[in-house]
Amino acid sequence: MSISSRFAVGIHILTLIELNKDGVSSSEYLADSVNTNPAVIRKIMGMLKKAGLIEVHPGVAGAKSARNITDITLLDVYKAVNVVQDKELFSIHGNPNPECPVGRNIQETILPLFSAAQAAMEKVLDSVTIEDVVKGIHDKDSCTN
Amino acid sequence: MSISSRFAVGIHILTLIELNKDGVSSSEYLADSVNTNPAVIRKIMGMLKKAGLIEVHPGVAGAKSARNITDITLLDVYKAVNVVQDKELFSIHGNPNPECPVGRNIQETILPLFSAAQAAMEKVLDSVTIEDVVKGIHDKDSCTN
DNA sequence: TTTACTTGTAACTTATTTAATTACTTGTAA
DNA sequence: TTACAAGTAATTAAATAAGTTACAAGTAAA
Repeated sequence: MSISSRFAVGIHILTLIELNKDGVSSSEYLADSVNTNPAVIRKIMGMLKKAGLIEVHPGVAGAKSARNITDITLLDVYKAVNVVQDKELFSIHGNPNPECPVGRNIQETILPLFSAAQAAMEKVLDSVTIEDVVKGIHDKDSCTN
Repeated sequence: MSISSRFAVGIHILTLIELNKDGVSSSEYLADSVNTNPAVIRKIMGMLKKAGLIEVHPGVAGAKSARNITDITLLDVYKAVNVVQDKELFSIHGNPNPECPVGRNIQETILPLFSAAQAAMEKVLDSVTIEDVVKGIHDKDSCTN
């Protein structure tokens, strides 16, 4: 199991929009960097737009960031692209046997534990901004390899 | 996306083995509580056995815990049932364009961030034992509903 | 008001994964 | 040797992911 790469692609898109802020970031341009189909990019752009992270307009080429990138965290992107539902990172088997003490109580016993684990993960995502990623790209790309 | 319920079922199995420690926990018995097929249980039992969490023997009915349940954490179960690979909770799109600074560096920039988020989640799982779950079941089942 | 270009979207395909099911073998103990 | 359980492989069905194609709808400039 793995969380959809929509999340990583969403981060890629926002990062590239920032680095290309003086140019036009069309779905084709972004798709060329991500190396996928423009329609895939447009679908994800739609999600980012709906979440208020970018501005895009039908008919007019290019996306712009809708917020300062210091205010966009990875958690914002993660939620925008809808890769994991609330409290559903872990799935719990349905219909356990209610005649057994374990079957009867396992779901509500486990759920808060799973939710806590998911929350810890999301908290880390919330501590990183797109600006951090932009800086990371910059650092790596300017090093003396 | 959701992490396979094999994990929740693994926890269910270990918990029930404990509560039924004086009885015989055969795959059929466990399957009846989980409400699934005995073959599914046997497959997961095989993983738990391989990880040294339970003792099962071909031909002889019933599984027993191989360790004290205070020493089995949810992380042990999670790793045993192989639901998430190391550093692969989040998938990253392959083959980004190396001619673009973002495409060229996005993977190694994002990977440590994703790994840190995954690690935080796993740390929470490591802080909960099967004994905690057993107690949780007990508390819920003995309350005055 | 055309023309050229882009976003928005729907339909379809392919591949992968999950979980359940069936059926069989191997092994154990009474 | 009989009965029963674990181990395991093959198959199915459902869900999801990602890519692809095609086209409608919107915008701006010629």
